[in-house]
Order: sequence, then C-alpha cells, then structure tokens
Amino acid sequence: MNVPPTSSIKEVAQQARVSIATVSNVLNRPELVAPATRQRVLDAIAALGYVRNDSARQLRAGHSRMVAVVVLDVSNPFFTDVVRGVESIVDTTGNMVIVCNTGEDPARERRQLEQLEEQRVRGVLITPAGENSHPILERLIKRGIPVVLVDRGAGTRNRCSVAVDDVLGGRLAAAHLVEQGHRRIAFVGGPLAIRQVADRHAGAASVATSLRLFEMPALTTQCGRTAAERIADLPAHRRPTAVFCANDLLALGVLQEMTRRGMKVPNDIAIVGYDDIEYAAAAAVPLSSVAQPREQLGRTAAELLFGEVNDGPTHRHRQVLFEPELVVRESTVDRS
Amino acid sequence: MNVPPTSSIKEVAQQARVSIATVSNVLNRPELVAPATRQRVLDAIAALGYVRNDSARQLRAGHSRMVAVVVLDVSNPFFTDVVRGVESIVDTTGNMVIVCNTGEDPARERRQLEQLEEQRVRGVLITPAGENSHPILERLIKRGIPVVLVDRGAGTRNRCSVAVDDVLGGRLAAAHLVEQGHRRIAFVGGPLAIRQVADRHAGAASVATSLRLFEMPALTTQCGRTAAERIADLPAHRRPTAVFCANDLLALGVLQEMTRRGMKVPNDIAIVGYDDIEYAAAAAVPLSSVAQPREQLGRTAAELLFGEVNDGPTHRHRQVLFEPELVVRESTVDRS
DNA sequence: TTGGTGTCTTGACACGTTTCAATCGTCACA
DNA sequence: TGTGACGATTGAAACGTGTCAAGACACCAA
Repeated sequence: MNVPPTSSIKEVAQQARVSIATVSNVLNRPELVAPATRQRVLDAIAALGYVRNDSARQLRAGHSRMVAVVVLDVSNPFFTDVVRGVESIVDTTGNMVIVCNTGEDPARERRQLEQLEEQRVRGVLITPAGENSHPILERLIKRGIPVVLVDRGAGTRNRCSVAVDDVLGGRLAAAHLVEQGHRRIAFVGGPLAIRQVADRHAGAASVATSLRLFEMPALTTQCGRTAAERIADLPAHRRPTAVFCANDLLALGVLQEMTRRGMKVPNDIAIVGYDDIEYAAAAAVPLSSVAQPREQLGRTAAELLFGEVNDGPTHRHRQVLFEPELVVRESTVDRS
Repeated sequence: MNVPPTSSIKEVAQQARVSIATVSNVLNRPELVAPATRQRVLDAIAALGYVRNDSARQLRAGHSRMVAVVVLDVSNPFFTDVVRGVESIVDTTGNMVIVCNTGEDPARERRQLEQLEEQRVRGVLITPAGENSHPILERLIKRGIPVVLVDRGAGTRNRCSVAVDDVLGGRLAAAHLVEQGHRRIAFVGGPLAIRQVADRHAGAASVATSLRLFEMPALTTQCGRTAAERIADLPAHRRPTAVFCANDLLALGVLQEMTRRGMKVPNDIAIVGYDDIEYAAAAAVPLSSVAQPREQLGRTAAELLFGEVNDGPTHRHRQVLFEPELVVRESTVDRS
C-alpha cells in the first residue's frame, strides 16, 4: 500500500522468496502452486500493493484486452443503448469496452481505426461512417482482428453483422395507420440516400397505396416543423390524415407545429415516429413509434465477436437481422 | 500490405538495411536521421504494412496513451456532451479516450478503476458514484496517475475539479420568474439528498420569498406528471403560477400533464426546466431552461488533466466553477 | 598526417510479463 | 536400494519498443 510509484512482479517475488515464475503462476494458474507458497505470494502482493501491468501482458499475449465500439455519434440515444448492450456482454469476459466517436467524419474514423490497430484491440464493432469496405477494416481483418458490422449489414457476406429490418419497420407503421382507417398518408423522411430512410419508406409504400413523400434535408425537429407547415397548408380534401416520420425527432417537430396551429393529435392528424427514443413517451402527446431492440443489438454484436475470437480460422460469418416492434401510444389512437 | 499476421520494427530494419534504432528514430525523431535513410525506412514500412505496437511502447514508457472518462450513465445527454468536450482536447494530444460506464454502481466503479490501474492509463476524469475519496482513487493518485473530479467539486482542495454553480442556476431561474411577475412559485425536485437538487433549491429560495417545495422520489417525467397533478388540484387562489423543475425531464412531465388538463403554458402556468437537453427546445411548448456549459466542462477537465501531466510534482490543484445560463423560451414568456 | 568537429548510425539494455523445458525433492513401489 | 513418477519450483528466453552512450564516417583546419 505504500511503495511510491509502482512495483513489479520481481519485487513481489523477492519479498515472498520465490521466483518470478511462481508469482506469475499464482496469478494465472494458482492450482499449480502449493497452498503455503501461494499464501506467501498473496501476502507479498498485498503488502506491496502490487498491481499487474497490462501493457506487459498485452505485449506477451500479442493483443490487448479491449473491445472497441466505433459509433457515429455518442450522444445519439440509439448508440448509447447499443453500447450498453455491448458492455453487458464484454464485462463478463474480463475485457473492457472502449467507445470511439467518429461524428460521421471518415477522416476521424480513419484515425481512430489506425490507433485501434496500434493498440492491437481484441475486436472491433463498428457502424462505418463511409463505405462498408473500408481499406483499414480490410487490414484489421487480415491481421486477425475480428470486425462486426452494426446496423449496416446489407449485402456483406464476408463478415459478421447485426441489423434491424427497416423495411419491416416501415410496413408495421403504415399498416397500423391503414388499420386505423387512414387513406391519405404522408412519409416525412431525411435524404433517401440514407439506407435506413429509404428502407423505411419502401416498407411503408408496400402497404399504403398512396403514400406521399416529403424528403427533408435532415432528421431534425426543425425539419419536422417545416414539413408540418407544408402538410398543414394543403387544402383539406387533399391533406394527409396521418404522418409517418423516419425518426422521432422529425415526429416531435411535426407534433409541435401541428399543435401550435391548433390541430388535434390524433383526431385531426395522426403521427408515428421511429426509434422510440426516451422522449417519445414524454411528448405533449405521447408518440407512437417503431422500437428497435437496441441493447439486444449490442449484445448480439458482442456475442458474434467473441464467437469469432473463439472459433479462430474455422469461423463462419453470420448476418443477424432483428425485427422492430410498433409501440402504440396516443398520437395515433384517441384514448380520452 | 501483405505480411499475414503482424510485422515488427525488426523486420522493417532488415528490409531497409538499417538497425532497429534507426527505424525507431525515423518514427519518433525523424530530424535525427539523414533524408535518404529516412526514405528507405519509410518505404520499407509501407511495403511491409508495418503498424506500431502500442503495447510495447506503453511498456517502455511506463504508462498508456489513454485517458479514461468514468461517468454515471452513458445514455445521459449531460455526460455524452461532457465526453465530447473531453474528446476534443484529448484528440489533439495523440491520446485516446476510453469511456467507462458505472451505472452509479459503486462495485462496478471499483472494478473499472482496478482495470484502469492495470492499464496504467494516463489519467482519469471521474464523476464518482459513491464518496469523493474512494480508496482506489487515492491509490491511483499515489501511483502518480492524475485524477480530475467532474461535477463533484465541493470541498476537495486536494485535487483538481470542475463543476457548475447550481446555486446560481437556481437563483437565475427563480429571478426570471419573479421578474415575470410571479409570486407563488413551486419547486419540483428529486431527493434533496442529491447535492445538485439541494443547491438548485437553495438558489431559488434565496430570491423567491415563498417557494413551495415538491420533493419527488426521482427525476423522471413520470414524477413530473405526478407533481403537476398535485399542483393543479390546489385551489386556484393558492395554486402556484409558475413551476421551477430541478431537471428537464420533470419539466416535460409537468408540461405534459398541465396541457392534458387544458391549462395554457405559459399564461395559466409558467415552467422552467434545468439542463437544457436537446428535447427541451423540441417540446410542444419550447421549454425555458437553465443551460450548463457541458462541453466546456469536459474540455476544461481535460485541460486540467494534461496540465497535471505536464507539471509533474510541482502541480498545484485547481477547482474550476462554471456559471450556468438561463435560456428563455415560450414556456415562460408568451410570444404569440 | 593529425586532431577535432559534427552528423548519422548502431549495439545493447531495460521495461514487466508469460511460458516451456528443466531441475529438484519426495514418495511409492518393485 | 534403486527406479520411476509425480508435484512444486525455477532459469531463461521471448514479446516490440525507446534510449543512450559509443562508434563510424566525412570533412576541415592546422
């Protein structure tokens, strides 16, 4: 408890009058060493306040005990929940999670991956900012570092991935609105270049015969308000009676603007969001939304990763697709 | 680009027909080596796809190149913004950020800190789950690992800390309401055992002569709704005309319940929140709220940390206190 | 030629582990 | 008493860097 900077296995050995090999054995394979000796070593460890040096272990082992999660945005609730799921698995393996935030910037992503490669991390879970097949990712794989794709699983058979079925999610939302009697339905989305947006739209279009598309530049509340203005300004006989938004922020924006204009939700206009973020339930009118199994996504990704670690070269890649669920609240069904 | 598992500085040296010391110099002090040689080494590095092994560097250096941020809850927007601030500084130093999530569980916190100690991290930024003076924290400091306290600065002169002045925040909110002509004001808070809640209350009480306290069991929207019910049920002549909530989730709950009962915000009742989370501006009635300089908090904490790293033993600890700002929106001032 | 100076390069060690083969006792059995 | 076997312990060699004192070399002035 009192040795100033740091003490090594060597000093423990000296104090316990054994060799360093024995100390190492006490730490890693205690059953190999006689109880009396073991106790002497443990006492020495306690007396010196010895703490293992992981750098040295890593050097010897050839890889570190860290698993990296590379996400687009740490402040996005979707990713924080995924991270929690990952943690719950990684914790049980004696490894640590290291979260890297790319901010959707490919250059930053590149730097981060290079650093992770230098760290010789145990594995990487990533939602790539740019292309799925990043050259550095290829290099990581070639080097034997397992990589699992999160939420970008489409069409990559040559690695493990987890994702949620966005087409199904769109279908669920639209089917619910149709069932509630709506015929004129609007889809408010971000750029269709984002795969998730395109898939959700496609799913909705497959069940809503006349789906009117409002493509906004971003997935923000501000854009939601703008979309709502354009919808509300339509003549009543052509105006949609329901809106399906590509995410909850858009939906909150629509809700806010509609309320400001005195339209009643859901009676004058029904709204469905996507993601089921925490604040969806807390909105002025609680929001119906399509929920994704976010923590489960993280857990499964981590399990695939350790599967790959254990399998070694015999590993066969798997693509896991989850199903989203519709959560119905008062923004689509009048309960008063 | 093609060597299967990994290649070391030794193979680079061989390929470039120089000693390993020269390769090391090219990497770390390129000005020491002749341009021609330098180029030969760089070519060899490219040809072999060589990547530095950070474990070995760490072992040599005695510490890793990671800075740990230990937070209570990764999915809390407050902490994610703090983390972003930390990142923005740490990135410029060639180090990496590793985010650890304690979930307010002291046992988890303990395990995490032990692992960080084994990693020989460069420094730790922490919002402790339990006591400020954790025995493991003491050990880290004794071992020479700098520790900076985040948002728990009160009364600890023996280390660096950053925090926001919650008393001032409470005062700002209440003063604003008084200025708007309100005389009967309610404070809706979580347990006063949480220092932040107590401070915000104290600040508000110092300017609002008759402040009625509603102490709820948690800082959630659900509790906000419950509080709103109790307030709305009071006879009109005794009912507060304004509510100051200890955080935004409570405020959103109050807003939701008041709206549901047909009370107009801000005319029938004004509401101020705290934290200025992203969804405060997106609420049905945009919420006035007390904003904390969250990213700045993270940036400053990181700067204090590196200050301590550079100063060495001559370092003098500093406690930085930030001032919050009131953001006025429509939940307290009628703009229609 | 000698000595000195300055620029590049290098050999060798240390950092703290893990692991493997080898050693040392001890004990049971023939 | 000798032989084997078995359990406990250890010496030594790696893992891949960074550093430092010392060496090599070229050049210039005396």
